Amino acid sequence: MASRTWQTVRFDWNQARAFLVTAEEGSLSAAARALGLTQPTLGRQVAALEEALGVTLFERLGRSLSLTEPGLELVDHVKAMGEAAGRMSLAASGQSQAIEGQVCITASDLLSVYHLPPVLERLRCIAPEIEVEVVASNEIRDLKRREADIAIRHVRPEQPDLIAKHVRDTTAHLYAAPAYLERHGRPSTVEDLVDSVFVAAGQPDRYLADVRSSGLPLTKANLKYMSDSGVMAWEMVKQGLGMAIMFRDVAELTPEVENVVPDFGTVPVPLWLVTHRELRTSRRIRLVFDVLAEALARDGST
Amino acid sequence: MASRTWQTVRFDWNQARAFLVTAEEGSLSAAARALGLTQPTLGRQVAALEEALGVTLFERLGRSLSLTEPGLELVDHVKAMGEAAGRMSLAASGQSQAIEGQVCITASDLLSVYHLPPVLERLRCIAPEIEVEVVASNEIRDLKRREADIAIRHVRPEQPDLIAKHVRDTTAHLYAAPAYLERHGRPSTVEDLVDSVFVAAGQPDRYLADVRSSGLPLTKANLKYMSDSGVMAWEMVKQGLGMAIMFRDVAELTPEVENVVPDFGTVPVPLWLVTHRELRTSRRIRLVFDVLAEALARDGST
DNA sequence: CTCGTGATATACAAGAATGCATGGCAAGCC
DNA sequence: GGCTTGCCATGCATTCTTGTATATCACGAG
Repeated sequence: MASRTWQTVRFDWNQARAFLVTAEEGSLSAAARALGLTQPTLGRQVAALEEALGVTLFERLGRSLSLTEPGLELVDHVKAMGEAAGRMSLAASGQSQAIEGQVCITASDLLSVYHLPPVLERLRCIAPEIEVEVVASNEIRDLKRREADIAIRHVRPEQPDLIAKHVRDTTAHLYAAPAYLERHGRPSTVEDLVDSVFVAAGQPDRYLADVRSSGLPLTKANLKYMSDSGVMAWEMVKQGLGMAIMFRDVAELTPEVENVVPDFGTVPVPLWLVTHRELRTSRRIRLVFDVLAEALARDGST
Repeated sequence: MASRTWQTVRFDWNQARAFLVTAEEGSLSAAARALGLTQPTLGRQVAALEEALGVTLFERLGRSLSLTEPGLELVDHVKAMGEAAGRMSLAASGQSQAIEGQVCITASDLLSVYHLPPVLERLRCIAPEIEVEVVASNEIRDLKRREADIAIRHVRPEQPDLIAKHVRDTTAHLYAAPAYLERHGRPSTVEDLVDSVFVAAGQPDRYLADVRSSGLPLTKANLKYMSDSGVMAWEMVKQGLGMAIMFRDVAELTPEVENVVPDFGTVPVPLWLVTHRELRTSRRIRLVFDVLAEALARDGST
């Protein structure tokens, strides 16, 4: 094949990568952090690309850089490169038949803290070469962008690229610590809750909407404590600051709390295990997925 | 932005490039030649990519490598990367406002040899910083793959991505050297040509088809000499080996030949200047394009 | 069968890219 | 205004990559 054929791809692709991440992140320093490199390196790579292409990509105005007009023309193409690179990386992980290597699991912090440790130990017995990274976060990670390999969710994902397994269902009930109940009284019906103190996890407004759809007559006035961390919120409940709705299996692992208004039954909460379609073919991720599925399902039957 | 967002593009993109070119070229050595690198370098880059992805891309069986099944799955994605890279490179050349740098022109060898030298000298006077590379080849180069920046053609290109300027028309006539005419007689009508000796350029079959569509009653028996090089073919005519159809302006620069059967007029032959749409915005290429257009048009009027 | 060609793998030296440290600068905040 | 913070640019030591030369191997021709 004629060597001129490859004239167009002869430029340094890592410099293109530097350009892409810098443009998306908005600064060389941020791009360096994102790529695990240093700011001088990124600066030099971008400068070298500008030199090679004969195009000024960024306007240096003191603190921050902004794309020039020619840079704007090019950034779409390099984005396309990046998307192809992402698909390639994803497919590669799927093709990897190695049993050792990293697997990244994401779950809410509560799920992580209360359910994952025993599962991970079990996984370690089965496949000690697998390194597990747990992203315990309540923000939903994008599996398509490979922000995690496996996600544990309470909702069924809609995207067709994702495959999901319905592991089991749990239920949510009302719980409080004895210290709280002695101070505020022991409610026996839902109507008794109008003056109660609740601990909310996540966004207050969203929490309120969820709670009311399950039949509790709460208002913003009831939410005295809140945290984006579910573990933190639950800790506040344990220490008697307020009541909360909690999954039954988590509450049963928490001797400090007791069930309140036992005849209040909320909607069942499903547990979904989600991964990307491409990753099904990976032995490593498939193994973790199956172990998680089996362990979490059994966990709920206890 | 979360750093995990870029997890998928953290791998070495130059290694992806090595993978792409190796897969397309079929060997590390060929890929090294294509990229202007060396075979050990390509070998190490591919090996490092296999290591990083945890996937064996090529099967080493002695002399040549072949893609493994996982490699086949990945090669499409890296091809997409390469195509995006090509588009980026093309767009970058278009955005480049630098007047210095390379411009690659392709034309048939005859056109190159007979018309280009004075034009290039004129170009050098106007813009001495431009480096011109002439690909004198009768194979049609793919402008979309950037195998050249500007092409001089005798046919109007069809692709919408290309822009073409009709520079001028010339005509083709019959020519031979006196030595030939003295040996074979001086034909006065088209019918006298049935036993004549012709020199063909390019593919014999295609040449014959073109020639017969212009009204000459030739058969394969008339084509005694042929060459893929138009210059070589014309040289044979000059030395009296046979007759040929030739563009008028080329023949007029060749005192060794004379016009035969002057009342035989073939169809006019157009001259098109072609470039890629993306390259219109490049000052450098635009300049070369305009100088070529002006010089070639004037050339024909003499 | 031997040899030639063209391929991949390896050893070592030269070169280039990287990281660290620093300096300078602009913007936001007491 | 002075201070802090976060950014980009540059000098220097180090690491890593690349290229050269060479060994080895497979296939095909004579």
